[in-house]
Amino acid sequence: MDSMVEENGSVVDPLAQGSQSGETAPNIVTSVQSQARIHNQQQQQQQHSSQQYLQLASTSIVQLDAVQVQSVIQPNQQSVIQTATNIQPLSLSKGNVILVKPNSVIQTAQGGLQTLQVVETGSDDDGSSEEESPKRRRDMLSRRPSYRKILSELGGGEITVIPAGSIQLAQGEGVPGLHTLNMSNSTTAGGTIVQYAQGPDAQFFVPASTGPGVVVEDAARKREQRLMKNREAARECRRKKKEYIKCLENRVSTLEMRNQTLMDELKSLKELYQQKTD
DNA sequence: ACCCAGTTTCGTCATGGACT
DNA sequence: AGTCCATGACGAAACTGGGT
Repeated sequence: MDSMVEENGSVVDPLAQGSQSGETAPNIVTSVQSQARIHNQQQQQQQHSSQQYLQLASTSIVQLDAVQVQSVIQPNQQSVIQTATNIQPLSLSKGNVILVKPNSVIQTAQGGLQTLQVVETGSDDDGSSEEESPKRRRDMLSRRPSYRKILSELGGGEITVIPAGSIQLAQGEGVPGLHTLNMSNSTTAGGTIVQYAQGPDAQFFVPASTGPGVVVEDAARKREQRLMKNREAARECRRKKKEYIKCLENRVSTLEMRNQTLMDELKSLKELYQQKTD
């Protein structure tokens, strides 16, 4: 149906030596054209040694260089592929192609998982279509406000421009981490007090009475970018984690079925043996 | 309908490893 | 040493299901 992979023209049923998965119907990948550029992205150095993620359009059975891969097709088109042996590096013959979609995983059974990066050639899945369920959209709208919004509500969402004037910096009192600026030319009776957080990057725009308005706009922008990147990274990390867990769960169910099959086989063989000895 | 405890999701921070 | 990235940890907000 969806993706099929064939290496060197040979089509192998990966489940031939394993148990047939009952809940999911693996596909035999029959043709690989290589548009996907796959390369080793990184070695995870945690308990699972390294990890490889290959994103496929759907899942199937894949054989690469005599390595049999078991895969499970997920209803949501996210795929999980597990190899029976550890392959490093994973490579495709020239001219082969794996059609890919995001959110799939290839995992080797030996714990040698590696991340594969795929260059998308298709038109779909530009990310905007990713899980655009009503729930998802609602979540995005109703979730805890971002730091930007919080900042905005605190009155600091926009660049704070302080009229030129004398500014007094009182440090070490009041809320830890905050500085108090007392402005002598304030129009209010008690004088204006501005506080800003003293973070590594957190600063705001304070036009100097002399010279250009220095500030940290740059640092703030960098911080914005850093947070944005980290936000994206966290999302991706969680997605991978979910995928990995799903992969493990699939593996568990596969092994359970395999175990059951072997138990049944053993039982029937025992019975056969018993009949012959009687 | 309301409350509440447990769960899920998300953004941010801290940190370690890889890379330059 | 500095930068970047991935990820665990944490807290906050939203969601969920059960009890009243």
